[in-house]
Amino acid sequence: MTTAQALGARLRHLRKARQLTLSGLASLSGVAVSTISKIENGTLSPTLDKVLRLAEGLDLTIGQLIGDDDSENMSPNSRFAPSREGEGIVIDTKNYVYRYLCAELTNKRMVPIHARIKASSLKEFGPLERHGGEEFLIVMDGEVVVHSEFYAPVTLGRGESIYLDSTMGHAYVSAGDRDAEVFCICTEPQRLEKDDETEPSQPA
Amino acid sequence: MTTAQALGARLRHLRKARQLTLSGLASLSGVAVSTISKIENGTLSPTLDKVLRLAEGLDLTIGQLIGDDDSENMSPNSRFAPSREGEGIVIDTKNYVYRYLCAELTNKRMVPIHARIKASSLKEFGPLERHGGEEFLIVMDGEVVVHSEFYAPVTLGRGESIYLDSTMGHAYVSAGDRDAEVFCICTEPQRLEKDDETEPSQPA
DNA sequence: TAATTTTTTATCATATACGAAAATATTTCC
DNA sequence: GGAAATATTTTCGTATATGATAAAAAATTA
Repeated sequence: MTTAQALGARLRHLRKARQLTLSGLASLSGVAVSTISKIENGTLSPTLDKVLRLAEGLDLTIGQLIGDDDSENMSPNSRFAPSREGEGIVIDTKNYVYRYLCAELTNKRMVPIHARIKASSLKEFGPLERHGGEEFLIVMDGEVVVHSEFYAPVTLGRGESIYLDSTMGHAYVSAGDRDAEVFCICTEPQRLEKDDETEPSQPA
Repeated sequence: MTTAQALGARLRHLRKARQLTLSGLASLSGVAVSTISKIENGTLSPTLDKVLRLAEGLDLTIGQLIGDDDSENMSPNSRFAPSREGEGIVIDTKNYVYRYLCAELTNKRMVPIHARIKASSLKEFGPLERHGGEEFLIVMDGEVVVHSEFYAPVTLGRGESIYLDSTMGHAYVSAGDRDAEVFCICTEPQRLEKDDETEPSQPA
């Protein structure tokens, strides 16, 4: 089922649930009857403008209308996972050596990661990272400078920690002469992007 | 300012914040460079299809992209809370000395706690604890024996960690002759259970 | 400065979204 | 059943969204 068809089915259901006719929704939203009909039948890919009007007519957010709200988190099937020194799935990137801990547990509400911070300056690090959710970082060894989009840099030593909103741009860099070691616990899995997109140097 | 112009400004800001060029976002989203340019300049009212692709390329929900999704405002942007050695709300119990970190941030999805483990045997600890959610424990200093309802005891040293379902009975005790120091990150247990809409969110 | 590369905007042909009205389908009422 | 009313789909002309490419602007070098 295409996106347009899914949206159409959803829109029709929402309209019917309110016992609205096409013309009823048309007058509520300002979108023509024929257009709504085509959207519901998936024969037309509406402009954002029309979708917003329909959402307003139905008294919904666009996220509710197109079903883009984050789905339910299901309870985990797992219960117990110790993680030893050196265990875990290792991913080596330019700035960090990640070790995803307890990877054998699926559906966790938190994603614990051990990381060694290779970058030692923001310049070397490159653009700030950002992703969904929140994260909590604990410095195990060395010194870490936390750069972020809206705050002055903060330096953390061993045993110190920071909680931050991951949607804000952020970067961790090592402050001392050696790489810092940290634990980072995220509320949402990081995108792995193993496909490509690291270097957009080639034209399409 | 029209809707299209507002979206354009927003899109440009989000793209720039990620240090992306038009062609960079084009390759991430699959939308043509010229189209993105026109959207950003408000000279075009994009189809939903393109907006969804752009949101995906920026790793955002459509609500976040167009700024019309109050469900996404639950965790306000750009929150940030470093926690220094010795800071936090201290609670002294029989088995642990808790220090609740980053207490100034409310409505966190995770609750980070520093703890000193006073108990040194299960007998001394008493009955296993259990509560909602999940937790992740990192040993900062000393040795910790993890007792649990369904598993044999596990001993963890500095830098080692464990993830477990908090609803299973569990107890942490110090193994060495001195108290162990740990960080424990718990998921927020009291998440409200997906109410129907029609309930206004309470302002801070 | 000019030359080069990168990034953004303008042009234009094509595809398609849009709405008014006609055609069809469905329900309501007698 | 048939007629009327209502609801939905189709038709079709117009407006415009889209992307390839050209042009312009901006950034980067030499």
